[in-house]
Amino acid sequence: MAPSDSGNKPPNSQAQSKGTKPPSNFIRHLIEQDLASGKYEGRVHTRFPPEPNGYLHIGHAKSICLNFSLAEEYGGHCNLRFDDTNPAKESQEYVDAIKENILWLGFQWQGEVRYASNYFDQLYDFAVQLINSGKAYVCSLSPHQAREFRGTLTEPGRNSPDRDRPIGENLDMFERMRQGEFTDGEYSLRAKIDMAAPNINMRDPVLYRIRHVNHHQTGDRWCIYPTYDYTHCLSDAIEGITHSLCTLEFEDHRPLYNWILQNLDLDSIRRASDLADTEFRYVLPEQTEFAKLRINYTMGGKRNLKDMVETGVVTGWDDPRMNTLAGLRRRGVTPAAIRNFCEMVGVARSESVVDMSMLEHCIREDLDNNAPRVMCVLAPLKVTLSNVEAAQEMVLTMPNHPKIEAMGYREVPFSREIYIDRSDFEVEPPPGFKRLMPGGEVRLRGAYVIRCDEVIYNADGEVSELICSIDPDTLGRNPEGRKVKGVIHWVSASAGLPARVRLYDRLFLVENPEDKSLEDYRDGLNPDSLVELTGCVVEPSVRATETRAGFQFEREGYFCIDSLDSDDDSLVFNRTITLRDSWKPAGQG
RNA sequence: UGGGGUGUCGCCAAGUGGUAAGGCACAAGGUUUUGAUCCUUGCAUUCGUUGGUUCGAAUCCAGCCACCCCAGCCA
Repeated sequence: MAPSDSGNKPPNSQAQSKGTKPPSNFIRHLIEQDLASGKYEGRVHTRFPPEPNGYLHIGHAKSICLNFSLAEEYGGHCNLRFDDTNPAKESQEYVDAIKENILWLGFQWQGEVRYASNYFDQLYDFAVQLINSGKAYVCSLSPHQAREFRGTLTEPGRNSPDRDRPIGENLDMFERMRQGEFTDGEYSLRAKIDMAAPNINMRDPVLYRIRHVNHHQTGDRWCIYPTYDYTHCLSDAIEGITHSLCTLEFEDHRPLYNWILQNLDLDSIRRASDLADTEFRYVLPEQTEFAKLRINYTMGGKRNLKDMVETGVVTGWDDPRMNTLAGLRRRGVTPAAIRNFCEMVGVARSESVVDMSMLEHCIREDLDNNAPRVMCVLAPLKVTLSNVEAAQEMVLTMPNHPKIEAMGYREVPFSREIYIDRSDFEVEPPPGFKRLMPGGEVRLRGAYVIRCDEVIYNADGEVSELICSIDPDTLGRNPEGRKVKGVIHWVSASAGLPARVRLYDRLFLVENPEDKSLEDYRDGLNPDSLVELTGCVVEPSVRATETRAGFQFEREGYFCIDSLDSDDDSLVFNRTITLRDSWKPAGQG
């Protein structure tokens, strides 16, 4: 069976349609300023630079939406670049998953996928240039010694004994590093900046380290790998990026980002860049930081997610309870909902925690507009309609959406024996209960008003069946002389399809699972984050539905077919989210 | 105790010297064959705090307070 690509829309479809202009934020102001001043001669070129060491999560979605939307809005481009400088932690599996997630969200990157590893040769040449100008040296300090020499937050560091190694020797040593003459960690290439700098990133940061490991893109061609700080700014520069957006924790790295670019010959950068053969004046990229997306009741961070996967807290990166894009997708969350959410939360520099209800709102908003309605009984209670003939099989026609006629109609079988949900019947109903009760009436959605004439109990004293009668004059119209308030959903017992339904709820009960006051995030887990129901009954039209998109099970919530475990013989649905429910029984919160 | 940041409604967030947008949440009504959706209304005399400049300050200045990030050859 095809995976349930609920609501996947082609790129550039109206994720944030509404015709309203995008909300103002400081990055848009910046770009508009740059456009006005002609700084980049009208170019806007961003990039999304994931490290392929895990799956993308909703926090990445914010960055993806930001970078791609900005480029689109201002007529620019956005590259996809894998920041693959640490092969020990990365893999092709992650590369593939990340590409797929971005396309699913509805974005298309400019040209070919980039890899920082594409630039290893240029990066090496630039390093040689730094050595030649006396701005980098090969250091023999071990990682442990280097830490001691670095000083502390309040004390300056000390110079490496190799800091004044002659240029010729540095050149030779660096080449030998590349040739594989040394072991991991034996030497490193460092920038010669200032060991007394108050910003620790400027205390002669490492540019290259020795790692005898295979790289998922370059194989065994290299045994030295450039660090993030050295690679990122140069990759941006090579790709002609104008606005290099990243999160707040990189703020302290900005001086280094600029130092590296400014201490290299500008023309040599230009020649190595995508702008080499263009008419554009070459201008260095600039880094701008914004606050990460955090959502309460969730845990972010690839490290944490990876831990949940590896320790079996969830079933995998695509567990529907995970905040990964793969998980949200399998849960039935649509790309449009995520894109709207990312726009709704805004972009700023203050560290904030967005309320989960905002995401939920976006999910419901999109699904309400796009999900066809269907009826599914989660906890079946048999109802026999005494005045309907057993042979009298009927087919009712019901709209797929209560407001959007263009979504068409479906056929719903109706018969003498039907199922309703156990929660829609109460022998002793609480005040305000609008559903079925002994002797009471209720509307069967899209069908007749029924009256409960008799309640049948089993040996344990539980309600096992209801005998009801229909009011034959109430199909498509209200009864005369009385008002029936309640409407409940139902499924024909003979035509209904058996199904398993997974009710997902938030994974955490605590607002901030990462809080230090929690010894282990596992202590904050919701034990009921997944409840699987068997023996549910769903109307047969779910099978005919072409789209396989998300459904609304009327009065229950939004559901999608599970992409992995569902097939034509055994239907499995995942609850994406419940409907809002403002009903409170009297006396209860 | 070094450096870099941030503080506007319960939660996001606009605002860039002229008298506090918007969304979420919440509350109250209305419509409704989904207790959904939709609609209407309400929801910061006040912008971390204390002073100062000004006819006028969330916006400018000074001090203070709180919180976040940085001592990986991770990104």
